[in-house]
Amino acid sequence: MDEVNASRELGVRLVQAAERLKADFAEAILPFELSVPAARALLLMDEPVPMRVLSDRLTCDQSYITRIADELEGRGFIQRVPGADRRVQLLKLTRSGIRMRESVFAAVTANNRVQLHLSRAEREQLDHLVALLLGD
Amino acid sequence: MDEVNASRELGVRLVQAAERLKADFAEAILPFELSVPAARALLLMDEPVPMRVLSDRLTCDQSYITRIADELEGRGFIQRVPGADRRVQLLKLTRSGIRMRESVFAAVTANNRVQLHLSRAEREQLDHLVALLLGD
DNA sequence: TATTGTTATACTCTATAACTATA
DNA sequence: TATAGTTATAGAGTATAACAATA
Repeated sequence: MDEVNASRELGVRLVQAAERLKADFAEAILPFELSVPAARALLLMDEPVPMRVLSDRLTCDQSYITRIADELEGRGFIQRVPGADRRVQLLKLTRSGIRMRESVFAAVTANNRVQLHLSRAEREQLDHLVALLLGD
Repeated sequence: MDEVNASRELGVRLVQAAERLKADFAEAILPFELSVPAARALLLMDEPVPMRVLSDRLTCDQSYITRIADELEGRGFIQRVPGADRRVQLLKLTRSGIRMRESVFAAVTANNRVQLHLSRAEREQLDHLVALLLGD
């Protein structure tokens, strides 16, 4: 019963650590005046990507991608280009989108607690534990 | 540079694991028709507690505690009782609040991934790694 | 009939600002 | 003057439902 409580508290601290990571991310992208989801989306766009695929990668609803795409298009970082299947829109980085993506990437990696606070061995341990937690 | 990427992806998975924990919590309390923050607050109320103290424990603004207290009071789970300092309101569990708190506690511990998926040794490892991540 | 993307709308969690009543 | 709590409001992230176009 004490073990039960310790486990619950560990869960609370794990969530706290994750919130810290998210706060670090938000702070890192502050200079770019992008919303967090838009910055996340940028990082997931290498090749031109169907909006539907992006909603899978972000694990969010398709309708939310419309919103993110509007933001990124409004800032000139992507274009919507029609796909072969004419229902599909591909999101494609513009020149300035490519530069912004690189800036975001540099900012968030420079600021990464996981790398700054953990040794390689510790990261491997953590990776394993996280996999156990996520495993069916 | 590959290590940089691996660290970032590990961070993403860590956040995913935390969201899973949060989703488990939300699912566990579903039968009780409590909001997540109200359920969290319940778990933090043992003795009658000043609203201000509760806002520290939940790390949220005081104004949000008013909202949570309204919900819990509306459901009959707490009473506001005046403190010695007459600016202060203590939140105090009612009989039915005590029972609800026990139900919530039982539901969320029965459902705890950290305990279900990790051995004691693994939990200790995780605790250590989380402390490193949170450390200044 | 099923799927892609869009629109409108709404919900949850949470903060900020302005206020009151005490201290 | 500073603090506890309240109120009203707003903003971020996200989902749902209904819809048009296409498959």
